[in-house]
Amino acid sequence: MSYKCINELGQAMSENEQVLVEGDSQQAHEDLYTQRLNKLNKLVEAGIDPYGRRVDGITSCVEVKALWPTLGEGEERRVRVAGRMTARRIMGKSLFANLTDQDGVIQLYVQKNVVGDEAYELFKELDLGDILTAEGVIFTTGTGEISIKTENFELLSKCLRPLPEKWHGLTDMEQRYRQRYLDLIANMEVRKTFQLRSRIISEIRNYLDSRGFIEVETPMMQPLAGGAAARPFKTHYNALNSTMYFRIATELYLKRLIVGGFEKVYEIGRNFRNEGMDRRHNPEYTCIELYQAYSDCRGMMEIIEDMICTVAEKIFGSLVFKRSDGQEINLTRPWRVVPYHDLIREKMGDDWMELDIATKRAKARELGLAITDEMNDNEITHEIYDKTIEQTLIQPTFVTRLPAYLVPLAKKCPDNPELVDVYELEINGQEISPGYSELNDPIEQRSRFDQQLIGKADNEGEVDRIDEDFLTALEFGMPPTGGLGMGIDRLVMLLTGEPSIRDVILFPQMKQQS
RNA sequence: GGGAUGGUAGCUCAGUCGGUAGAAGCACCGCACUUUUAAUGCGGGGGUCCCGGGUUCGAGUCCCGGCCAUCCCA
Repeated sequence: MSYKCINELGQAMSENEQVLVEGDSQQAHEDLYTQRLNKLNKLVEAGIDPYGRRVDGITSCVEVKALWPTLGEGEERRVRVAGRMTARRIMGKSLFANLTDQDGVIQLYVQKNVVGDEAYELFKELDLGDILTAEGVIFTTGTGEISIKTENFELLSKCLRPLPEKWHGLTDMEQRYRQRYLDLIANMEVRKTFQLRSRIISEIRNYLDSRGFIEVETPMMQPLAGGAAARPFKTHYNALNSTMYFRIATELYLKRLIVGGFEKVYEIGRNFRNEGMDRRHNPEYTCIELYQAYSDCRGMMEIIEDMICTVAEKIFGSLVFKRSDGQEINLTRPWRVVPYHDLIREKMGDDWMELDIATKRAKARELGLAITDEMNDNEITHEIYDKTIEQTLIQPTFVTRLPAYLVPLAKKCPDNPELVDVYELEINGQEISPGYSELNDPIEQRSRFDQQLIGKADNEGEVDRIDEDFLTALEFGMPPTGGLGMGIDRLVMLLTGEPSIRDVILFPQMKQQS
């Protein structure tokens, strides 16, 4: 006896409930996964492959919607669409379903008398998340929604697990990062962010390729990790029975190529730094470095300013960007250029450089900075820059003429050997790009490396070695060269308004769950 | 490394003073419904309350330890 029969007979509620419990008792032991697995098995038994094959002639949801206004009165346009079913509204003998593809959503209208009884029952058996293809004529519903009057459809892939909630999406940050595919299914704007990231990188390539740069690839695993001050990841290469390091920069190899005769090279790729992770740092991050022979720091400033503005205008049609907190960043040229020590004087007073170390230490501590007694003049000054000034440089600013000790790979300023001829581009309170007049004097390079290594050992007691082959390369002669680097992730953060680096990296590093 | 906050159904979240876990929304199952769109109406099922200890007659809740995450700081 079915529930319906009892209902019609107007039986007592208690009996009614009892039958209901019996009728649903099987469901009680099936979780959502098992329910779907059973549906899949039923399909297989009915001779339907729940994992279909290639589909040709697909029109995208966005294209379908663009097509509608171009159709004449009464003109019928038949299309095939494919995507994931993300919503469904069953209304007896007809139903509506939302089909989501990469860039959009289209509504399917499925009527029992059009597709036939059997197919209609099959459609009702499908689950949210199933991937299907459907064919039919474009029309608009009474409420004006452009839809497809479905004539036939085919299941292409069964979805065995329930989708995240349709209204709130997936909000749990941990799950969004660990199962990014779910984030991408549930949150359309996340797809947009990563599509933008791809376009930004693509436009950078266009910009450089059209200006005579060639893209090159240099080793990710290196016997010495040079070109920056950072702790590398270490691994072992069995065939060579030797320790290798993941690169922390591409600089030393790209300069070898300038020595070798290439005049404009660039590389876009991952660097790896075995250091902390936070809102701005992921251990593997994407960087561009480029080098141009016969250029210098100022040449690099022109390139980076023009490149960022060109890319921004091409993709976003604007040079004004909003942060998530509403703060505006205006990339309109020309960008501010200011020497490092001018910024220090602005903050600490004109006489800062003349103060003795005890006074400097005291004044820095007044700012709440953690200044140890071991720190020297330079280190105290840089701590002030790092912790109090850099974050205030929201609008694009080239900070120039940095202290030489900070940058061992750059040429000194002709008028002051304490300073190097470099820029650091700050936007949105963080360093987006450094650029140098590259040091091409092998003798000075060796002594700068030596100075940098004094007293330095990592926490495993290993002292960095000098990259002798790089120095040998310089001894063959490198033309005067300008070079720059840029953190792609940070640029994407800036242009998309994402506040965390983990929202512009598809699979940010996560600790393994135990 | 330090501090704050969090981890409850597939998802989004409630959970009071320690007393059987919530008439929650979405999703799911059943019935009705051929222009809906967070469809609707009626009915139903679903829980390792992150893990391990402790206090207690009794712990999602209190205490200790751990894991993972988010934010802030170093």
